[in-house]
Amino acid sequence: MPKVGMEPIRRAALVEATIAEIGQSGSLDVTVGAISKRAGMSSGLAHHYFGGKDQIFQAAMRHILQVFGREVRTQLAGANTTRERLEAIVSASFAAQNFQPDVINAWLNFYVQAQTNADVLRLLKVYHRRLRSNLLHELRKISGPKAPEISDTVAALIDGLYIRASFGDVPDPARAAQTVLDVIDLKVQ
Amino acid sequence: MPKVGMEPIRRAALVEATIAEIGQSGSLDVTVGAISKRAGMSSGLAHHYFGGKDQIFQAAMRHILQVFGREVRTQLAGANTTRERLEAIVSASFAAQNFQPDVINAWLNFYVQAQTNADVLRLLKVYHRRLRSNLLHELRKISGPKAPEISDTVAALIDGLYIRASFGDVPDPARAAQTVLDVIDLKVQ
Amino acid sequence: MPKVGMEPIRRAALVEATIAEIGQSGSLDVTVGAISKRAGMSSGLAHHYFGGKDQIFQAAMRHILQVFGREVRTQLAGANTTRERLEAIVSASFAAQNFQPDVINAWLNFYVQAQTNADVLRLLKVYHRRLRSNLLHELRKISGPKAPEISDTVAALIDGLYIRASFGDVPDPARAAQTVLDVIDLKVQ
Amino acid sequence: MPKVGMEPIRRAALVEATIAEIGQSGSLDVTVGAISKRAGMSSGLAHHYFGGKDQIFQAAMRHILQVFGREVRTQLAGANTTRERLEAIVSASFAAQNFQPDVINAWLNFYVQAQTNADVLRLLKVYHRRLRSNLLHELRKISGPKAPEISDTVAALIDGLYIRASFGDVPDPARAAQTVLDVIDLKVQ
DNA sequence: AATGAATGAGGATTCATTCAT
DNA sequence: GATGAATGAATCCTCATTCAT
Repeated sequence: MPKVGMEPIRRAALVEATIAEIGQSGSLDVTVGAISKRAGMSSGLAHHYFGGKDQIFQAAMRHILQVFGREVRTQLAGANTTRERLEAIVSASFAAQNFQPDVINAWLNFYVQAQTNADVLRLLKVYHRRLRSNLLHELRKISGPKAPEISDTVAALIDGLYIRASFGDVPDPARAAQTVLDVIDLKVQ
Repeated sequence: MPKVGMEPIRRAALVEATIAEIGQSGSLDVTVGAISKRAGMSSGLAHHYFGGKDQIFQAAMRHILQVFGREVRTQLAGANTTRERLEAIVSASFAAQNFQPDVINAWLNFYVQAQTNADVLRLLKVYHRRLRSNLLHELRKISGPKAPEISDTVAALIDGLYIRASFGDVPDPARAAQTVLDVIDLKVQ
Repeated sequence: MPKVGMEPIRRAALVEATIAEIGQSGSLDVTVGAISKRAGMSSGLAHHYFGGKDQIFQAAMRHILQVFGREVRTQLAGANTTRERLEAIVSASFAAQNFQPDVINAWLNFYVQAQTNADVLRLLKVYHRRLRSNLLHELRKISGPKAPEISDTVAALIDGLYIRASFGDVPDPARAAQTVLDVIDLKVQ
Repeated sequence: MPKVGMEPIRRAALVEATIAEIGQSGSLDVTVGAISKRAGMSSGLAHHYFGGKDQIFQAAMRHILQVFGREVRTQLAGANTTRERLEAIVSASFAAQNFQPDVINAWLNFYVQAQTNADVLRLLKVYHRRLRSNLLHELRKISGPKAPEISDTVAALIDGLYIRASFGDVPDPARAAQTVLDVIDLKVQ
């Protein structure tokens, strides 16, 4: 029963299904058929809405980044001091929504795809820049010239903990956030 | 031109070609045909020697870990103090041999494959354990009970810098090593 | 030209093509490509509908058994006496539909495949049981305790004549049926 | 260590290995590599001695027929009366050497191959003719003009029992032979 | 005589994508 | 809007056969 106004619903279902499928299979070797099936529609419709597999993947990546960005903004909204803001930025990375096996796995796979796909790379760079900019903004206030170097270290550490999480080596989000904050504390001394 | 005793030569050529091919293409979507061609032989021969694609990949992974392990041992051999040994362990991770775009890229892809393939996961776990054990052994001498926590932080940071390197964000091996050592220095204070 | 409701048509076409191809080539070394081509579709579609080569083969086998079963039922329907029913069972085996070079050849090949494939073996056992049960039911009425032994002999003879037919040694279906009936007549005396 | 005079030994080993491999695998999908390995030599040597796969198969077929022919001659040598000679011919078909799963299976597969391969067909026709001739020679003495028809029935029955044996439905050679002789007895009455 | 290195054709299978309905 | 029928390219893998040594 075709309906009007289904587009946003279908797209959202496909994006969600893509992340779930990648996360569950642990690889990018995910078929459009499997994604469509999980999203409750035919593969033809998936193409109709997205044009192709790559675009479905990119939409999924974009979605993950949006969720992440929203999480950061939400957490930042309730933060008043610099310290609280740093905590907000860091803990957003390990927030429940982002720190689920599916999402971590999808994330890792997007890192790989960024090596090949310019669009995915661009999205990733946006995330990198935004994280760096957020961190820099706060760190400048308390550690001045050392801020850039600290930001890079922190950003790398977050990625590293994320990767480790994909193997279940970092089961606790709070623990991961604390690990990062500990390094920040030492660095800004 | 069939010859005797070609097996080790062919295997080495295939392993090298696999790493190069994965590194260059930036993905695991590499065909046995492409690998074989680069290694200067037919695809049939590649199967003859390895049995299948997965085993070729695993051999490549194993090779990378062997090179890495050798590098660590070499660097440790010339290190006398605890500090020197820590430097050796860290800088081995970023040694020229390991810190090339091809190798970094292959490495990242193996992380992904470990999500799916039990054998690759096992190999990766071996690497993780060895790195952790090496770090712990030295850190225990200078920071006692904090050693495990520091090891985990350092290991994650190394992985994170590695990932970043796959995007060219960490162009200088020495700089990467220094970033890690700085954190160690602060932690062991 | 994609259409709706093509599945049964395609499946039937593939089954028919499979039997024809096996029969004509005289071996199970028949490619999915050849079958599909003969059935007027791509090899991909054949897989789409059947899942794989084995299942195509089994469907063909099942079809042959169905045709045979239908033939038996049809002939039995018009038979009133025990003698007529025995004639019906026997002549069904050599009915025009079953006694064509293609079908005979396919049949012989399925016997071979049953050695390897459990599903095919199961289908064959069903045929064996049914034939035996049909024969026993009639023979019990006229030869009592000797019925099982006669059934086994008759079943083997039918198979033997079938095999011989695959070499053109038994050109006449009526002649083959008569050969079997002669043995029955002697046995039940 | 190459030696002289190895040819007959090698050929025999290959023939034996071929029958065993076909019998065990239950199909003609047997590789030259597997046969050679079982025969304790390289695949190259198998080609050296036989020229190709088809010829290896034919040699195996020929061997089976030779063993069968020898068996018939042996049994006939000790038979004095017509009845004894008929028993000899029939029981030779089910003699231990011929009535083993391996051999039965190989035999069935050769029937299939005869559909395709003219040489194999020729060999099979030779066997058919010889069996028929042997039976006719004896039956003429006791049933005159009915002899040809009886021969055909008996030959088909032997083949049928053989086929059934490939499924383990005729476990006892003596029982199989008796089944055939019973039919002969009834026919010559 | 013997090996096994090497090739390359061939085949099953998968899958993104297109398109008639 | 929605389906799923249909294609065909791509890929892994097998294997008979050849040939240098």
